[in-house]
Amino acid sequence: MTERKREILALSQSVLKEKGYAATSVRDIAKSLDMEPASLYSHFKSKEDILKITCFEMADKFELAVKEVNDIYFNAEEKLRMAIKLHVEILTQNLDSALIFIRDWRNLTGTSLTQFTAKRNVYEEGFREIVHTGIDEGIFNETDKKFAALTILSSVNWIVEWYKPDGNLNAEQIAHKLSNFILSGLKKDINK
Amino acid sequence: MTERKREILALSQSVLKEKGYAATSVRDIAKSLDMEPASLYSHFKSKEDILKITCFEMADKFELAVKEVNDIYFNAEEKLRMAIKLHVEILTQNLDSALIFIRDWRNLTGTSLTQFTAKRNVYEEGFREIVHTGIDEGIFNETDKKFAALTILSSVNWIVEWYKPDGNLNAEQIAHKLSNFILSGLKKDINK
DNA sequence: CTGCTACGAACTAACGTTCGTTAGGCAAAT
DNA sequence: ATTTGCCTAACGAACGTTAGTTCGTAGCAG
Repeated sequence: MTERKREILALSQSVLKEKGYAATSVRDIAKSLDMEPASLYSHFKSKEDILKITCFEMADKFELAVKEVNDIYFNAEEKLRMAIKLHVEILTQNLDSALIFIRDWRNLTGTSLTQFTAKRNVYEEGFREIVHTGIDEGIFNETDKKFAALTILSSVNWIVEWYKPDGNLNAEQIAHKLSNFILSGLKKDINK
Repeated sequence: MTERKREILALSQSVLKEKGYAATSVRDIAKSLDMEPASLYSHFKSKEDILKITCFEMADKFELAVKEVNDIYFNAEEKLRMAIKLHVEILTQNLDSALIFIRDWRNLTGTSLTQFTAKRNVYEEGFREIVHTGIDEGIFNETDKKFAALTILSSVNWIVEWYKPDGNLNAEQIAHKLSNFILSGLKKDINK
């Protein structure tokens, strides 16, 4: 990908995240780039092409991250903490893409959609595996793995809805709080 | 609202939830109702009118539920469990509306959008209040109230993404699991 | 250093389609 | 007699996209 294409992609993403993919027109994107709509087609095959690249680049990042974590030999708590940390880092460092990735992937069509959900399954499975490891090790409560992984991922992904780069929590602090919450819950343990 | 309007609203919602509000045309809705597009305008002022009614009806339900819970004199754990239970019930009993409510409210414009986010704040504040109560009572960990409320709500709302009415978990079971998870976390307490 | 070629990146103009919506009418129900 | 619920027809605007062109510049042969 040329430098210019990357630049246009990034700017397009910052426009797309505002109103969502479906509600944003090619003309909207072009206007905020001070370009003619047609000029975008020198760089991208179609509007969906932009969505596709965005979603797959993010999916690749997440897939890689959770794979890395599972390849390292740690105990489950460390694995989970690291997976959450990496996940939060990817989200916060690519906030525009992340928003599009989370909200708009449903607008993909045909094989793109199929391949995307497949990729998504892979990294969700990665989280399930971490939970599984924890149960095997006897340090996580016996629980519905699928349910737990979904709940963890939802808390993590929801960050994009409220995270502000200039807020008072950085990515690492968010990851730490979130890990504590997920591992120990809200209730004070009166036995400790 | 007339019976017919209610009926058309429900059917519209089941269409809208599939591809999302912005990607669904009035003609799409009409087609699946075996109607002419223009006929919809005998019942609704505009396409956005359908979205508006959907979002506000759901917001009202949630607002009412969390208000009820906070008015009842219970301890914080009971309050939270009840709030989650009511929330899950509303989500699962109105799955189409819930999906639109959660995914598509951003497509509201003008004062509708302003009023909606205000309502949303009210019930999010209701959750923060429950967390606050728990901290005051000394039964919840000292924590970032806003952060905790957001995390709780994200887990609860994410249910709409995977819940299937004919799945093997009913609303009450989901609420129970979710409450346990949120209250006690994933980690086994070796002191108990 | 000059002149030619190739190409990237933008443009103008326009295509056919779909969009949300309105106007006006007609038949059945109240 | 009025209202309800739907129709046909059509409006103007916006949509994604294509075709064809221009302009600047980088690479290279003479």
